[in-house]
Amino acid sequence: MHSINVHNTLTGKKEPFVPLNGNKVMMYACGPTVYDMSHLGHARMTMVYDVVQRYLRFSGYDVTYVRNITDVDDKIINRAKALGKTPEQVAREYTYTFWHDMHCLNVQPPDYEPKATEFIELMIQFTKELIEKGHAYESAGDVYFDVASFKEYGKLGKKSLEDLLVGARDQVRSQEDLADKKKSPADFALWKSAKEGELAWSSPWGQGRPGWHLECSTMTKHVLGETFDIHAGGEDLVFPHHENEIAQSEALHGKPMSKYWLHNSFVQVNSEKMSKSEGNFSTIQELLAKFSPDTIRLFALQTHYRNPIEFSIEALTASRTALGRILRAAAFAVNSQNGKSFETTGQALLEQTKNQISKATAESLDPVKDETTKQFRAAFIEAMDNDFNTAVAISQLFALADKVFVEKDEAKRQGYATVLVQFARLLGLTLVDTRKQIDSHTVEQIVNLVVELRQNARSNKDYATSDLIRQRLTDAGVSLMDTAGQTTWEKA
RNA sequence: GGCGGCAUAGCCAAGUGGUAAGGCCGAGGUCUGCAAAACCUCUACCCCCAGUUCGAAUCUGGGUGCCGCCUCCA
Repeated sequence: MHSINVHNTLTGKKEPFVPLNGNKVMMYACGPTVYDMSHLGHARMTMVYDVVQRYLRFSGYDVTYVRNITDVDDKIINRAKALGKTPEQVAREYTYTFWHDMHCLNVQPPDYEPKATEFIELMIQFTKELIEKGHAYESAGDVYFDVASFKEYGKLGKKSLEDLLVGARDQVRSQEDLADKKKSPADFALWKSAKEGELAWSSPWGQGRPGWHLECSTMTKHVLGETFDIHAGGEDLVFPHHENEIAQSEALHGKPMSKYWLHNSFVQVNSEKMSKSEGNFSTIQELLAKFSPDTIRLFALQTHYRNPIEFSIEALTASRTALGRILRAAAFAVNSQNGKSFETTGQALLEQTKNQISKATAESLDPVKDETTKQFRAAFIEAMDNDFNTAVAISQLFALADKVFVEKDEAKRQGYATVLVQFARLLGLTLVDTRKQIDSHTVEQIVNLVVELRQNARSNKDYATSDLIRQRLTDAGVSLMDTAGQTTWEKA
């Protein structure tokens, strides 16, 4: 029924996508740690996997999409200290801003969005079982995973334990307090004891909190099962985060954690990774102040997800200009001049696809059904089937936009535009036309212009025009006040 | 140091054996009272050097440059 190929980090190859259980797809993406504003890098990650889950649904799969929120972590605790707030307040605050940002970017909410703090008991249980199985050990209130007990450790990150130990030397030196608590420098914490007054939960090993990697292992187990289809995240999570998840889950369950591992590349600034620690990030809210959600999405999706994006205002501006072409073409889907039948059917089609269409219905919902739309669909689907190549898919959108502009037959033109909108929405573009939305600063300049023209009229003793302007502005709610030498205005 | 990845036009960016998608910018033209939009035309010997092949941006080896991970990170 399909031929989607995905690049699997585990094998390093592109493979045919075949779910474990019929057409059900269990998919998990590592979400944010909520300790600060989300930036473009986070936006890329969420938009990429948003498109992946949309496309899988389009392709007929019954997708369960889970994206977690890490709401307990050292960074949150540190942030809370710096702000004089509780960690819970910080986590909640940035969870809300994350949701807000994602909503603005038209990222669909996941089917489940577990938070680490909701799974503490199960994480403790998970840890207990690992200890019982001999894969973990307690050490002075901490619990560590015994890396040596999992012979496949390093299979995702393509690292050998020997290499890691060599590379870990510096780290050992900087963590001398841990050196004698851990059997091996490569061992990682499942449970960390809490200092006095810190955020903590009680456990068989005393007051403490879970290690970062544990939450994903626990939450996927309980929401998706011991083995699921897709585990996704940023490429910086390959090692150690996902490696450690594999170690925990597979050591405990004795079966693969996830069949496919997808990792997206970064947003770079001047060829360097955009990150909090580099201080070179643009928050989503900063970008949304200057660029529309569709512009940001188009910008992100014009690059294949496994390649780095070179961020610059120039590049974003180029995407904004490019989006204008798509919007103008899409406008033909709803701005019918005289096609009455289209007004009803066309609008209805667009309503139906407000969220998205499916591959099965795409053809039947095609109002044109000619060679052009047929080829467009084939090319678009081929691109997306090839490891979600949104860059090529978008190039097809532009090609179809060209057809819209060139087509003379009004019904066909509207049909092409309708198909364009349908597929653009599959990529999460809203195609909401914001070109007529005017901000208050612009409005102010326009009113000032009108006032200026009225002044000219008065100077020419053209009081008819002058009075017309006053009346029309009054109708619009704007009062003009002529005083000696100048005219001011205010909105009632 | 170990592991992995990338080098394509002024810029962004697809393309994994058959002679370079797309977008932005730029030039000329059509249209237009002016402008915008739209349309037409033009703009790349794919980092370097060897090799494999009838044929390579695409495969192999070497070189150069850049980046990521190995510590929190989407």
